[in-house]
Amino acid sequence: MDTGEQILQAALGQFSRRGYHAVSIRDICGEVGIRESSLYYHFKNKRALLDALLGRFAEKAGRFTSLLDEGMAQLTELEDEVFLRVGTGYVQGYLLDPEILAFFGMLRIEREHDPALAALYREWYFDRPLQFQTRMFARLSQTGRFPAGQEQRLALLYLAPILFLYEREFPLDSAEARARLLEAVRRHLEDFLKEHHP
Amino acid sequence: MDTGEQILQAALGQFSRRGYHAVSIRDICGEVGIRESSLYYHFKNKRALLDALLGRFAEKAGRFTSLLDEGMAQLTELEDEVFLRVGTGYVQGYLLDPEILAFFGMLRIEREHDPALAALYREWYFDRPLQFQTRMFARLSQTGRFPAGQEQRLALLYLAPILFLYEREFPLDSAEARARLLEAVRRHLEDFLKEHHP
Amino acid sequence: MDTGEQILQAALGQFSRRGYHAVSIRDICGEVGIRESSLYYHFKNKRALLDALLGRFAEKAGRFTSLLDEGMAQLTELEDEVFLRVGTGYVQGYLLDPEILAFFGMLRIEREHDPALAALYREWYFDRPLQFQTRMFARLSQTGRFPAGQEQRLALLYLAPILFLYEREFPLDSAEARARLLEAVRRHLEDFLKEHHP
Amino acid sequence: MDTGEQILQAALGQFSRRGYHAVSIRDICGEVGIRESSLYYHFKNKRALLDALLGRFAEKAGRFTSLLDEGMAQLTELEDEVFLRVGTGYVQGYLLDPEILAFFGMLRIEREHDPALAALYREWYFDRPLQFQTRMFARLSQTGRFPAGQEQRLALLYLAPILFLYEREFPLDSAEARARLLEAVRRHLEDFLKEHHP
DNA sequence: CATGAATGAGTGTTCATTCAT
DNA sequence: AATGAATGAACACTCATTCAT
Repeated sequence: MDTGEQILQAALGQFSRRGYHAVSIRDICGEVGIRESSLYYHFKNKRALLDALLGRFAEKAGRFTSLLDEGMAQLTELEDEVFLRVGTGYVQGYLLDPEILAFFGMLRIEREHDPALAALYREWYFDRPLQFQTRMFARLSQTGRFPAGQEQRLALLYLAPILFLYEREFPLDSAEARARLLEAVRRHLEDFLKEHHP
Repeated sequence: MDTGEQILQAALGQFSRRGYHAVSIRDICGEVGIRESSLYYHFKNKRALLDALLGRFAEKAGRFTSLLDEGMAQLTELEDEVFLRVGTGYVQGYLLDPEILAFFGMLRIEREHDPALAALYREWYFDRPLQFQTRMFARLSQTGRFPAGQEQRLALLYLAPILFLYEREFPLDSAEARARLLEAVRRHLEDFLKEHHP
Repeated sequence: MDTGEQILQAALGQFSRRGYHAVSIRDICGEVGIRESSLYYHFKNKRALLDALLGRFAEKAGRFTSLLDEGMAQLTELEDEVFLRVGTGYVQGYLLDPEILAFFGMLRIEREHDPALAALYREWYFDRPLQFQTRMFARLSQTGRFPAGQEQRLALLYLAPILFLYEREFPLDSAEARARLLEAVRRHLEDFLKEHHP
Repeated sequence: MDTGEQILQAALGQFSRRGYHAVSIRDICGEVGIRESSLYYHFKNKRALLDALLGRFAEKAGRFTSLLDEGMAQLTELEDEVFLRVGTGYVQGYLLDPEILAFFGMLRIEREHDPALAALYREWYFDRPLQFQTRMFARLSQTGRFPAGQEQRLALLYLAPILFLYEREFPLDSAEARARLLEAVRRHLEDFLKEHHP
């Protein structure tokens, strides 16, 4: 891994744990094992580090959601088993993905300082997932598994508890917290299915 | 208003917007209109400012919740009208209260740096409201308005969307954002009632 | 004891232990139990505290030495017993007197900053004792106990080891150190007598 | 001379004149001609300056004393001429060496604040020289030049007056003071020899 | 590619002092 | 006599950044 990449990894790790402002160039360089002045060969300034990371985030999150979209397109019938797998997959493969977790951790802090980051956070944390779930339930209403005309409402009732349970366990740095979260999410999904049996 | 109080107000405002670490003593004193050295006449150090604010928060939040408890004790029958008023009251009188809003803003940022603050945030933002709503639905199941044995689930489905809508509108500094939030919350509450008509 | 006196006592204690510069007005007032601003009713500024203490010191040291002079005037014959008692009395009653110890402790530090204090230190720590001992040995040479014409030399050989042993035990805050010092001084005095038996 | 060395020299000079605590980073940087922040490139913090100086002191003092030991080992007979040269050499080459003078000046002030420095001062100012002189007189008693069995006493009578005269002339910044000191020391040494002619 | 060396701006904090009350 | 409130200057130290090598 070349130095630039090492720097980015270190920066992401530290930004996500302690926030952009609380992390110093010294901290990052200390982890990488280079001098502070050397960092400026790879990045124009501290802000450029953040920007590079934000670019990666958008790309990674985009990849994940288009993957979801493709998956949804192939669905024709939904068994409950699949429904559960999709829901926990969202948590395990996205919300708990170390890099995504780090990105949101960073954004959650930094959105206070920067409207652009606030917009980014809202888009990828609230709006896009909500839109996806809405489309999802629209699709599922065609199979008869969920009632039609209530897609937005269903998406909210589906998603909000997941994020509630997710945020409540912050910071998710212990395996116990993660297990607790997954268990609570699974229960929520099962209850959700029970409430909406056709 | 005496200087100590002015300092606390300024500190709360800035901490909530940018976080404890990102705010300097200079920033606070600049807003109050005193020199930095003068602040140290009123508070031992920067941390003492935070502690004083945390004390206030716990007190204020405690007052609000015990008020809610008293209110609940007096309920005998629940008309939908009252249910709506209680829900929007929680948002308007608590979540949107400028001081509470500021406190949670501050905690939301600082919990990343301080486990004690993380615990405080979880307690007052997630756990206590959830417990209260659980008790509420237990009480309402006695009146027959809501099914028995599902209090926890009901509380989650009731509360999570409210916080989802609330956080999505951050920072709530414009009247439009607040109106948008209240409208969305009201819609959620009405839907909630419809779904659970006895 | 009135407040002014309390302040002086506290100041002397702290100056002697930690030096004038290292002691803050806060420290002194904290010990006395008054506010910093109150101190300025009693003393013009911090330096005035030092000056007041220096005045006392000169007075006290002067009293002690004129006492010694009177004592010497009454001596007609010197038994070794008396010689020993005078020597240990100089250490116990003067060098180890808590106030004198404090004064010299303070002067030893502060003389670096202030030529006047350097002069004061030299006068009372080196020159006056040396002069006194010189007069003493001049007197004793009349009794035949010590040889004539060597008063200065005798005074130096008598005094220097005492101060050597004294300073070597700094800081003299434990009873053990004081006992160790007195024992070493007594041995020096006995040897001194033996070397100069007539 | 590189910047780090310049900083150390300036620090030693100022510490010795005014004591570690009374000297600010600003003072040192002002003398060197760099900004305060630059100092931190060379030294971790203010204490690190002191530690570096203490290390040098121990090394230099150690070098000097082992030199003395070697010199003593080669002595077979002692002529008075040599005795005088050794004594004045101790004053001129050690006590008056600018760096040693500065080190002791610093230690003399700071030992009040720091037990570790107090121990260092006692060791190199009192104990080691006393031990060396004791060994010296033990060696000389074999040549018959000094009586046996009184080495400790002789060392004290030899050394204490030197230190007495030395300290009395503080601060030794004028050539006159140094000359006065050397003259007084020479007189002491000559008297010492006279008193102990075999 | 990397570093040694430097810097200006800023950090929280302590200090002796003033002055109206 | 004493204090509440304030202040300018100083303190040790950190920061992101620059630039010649």
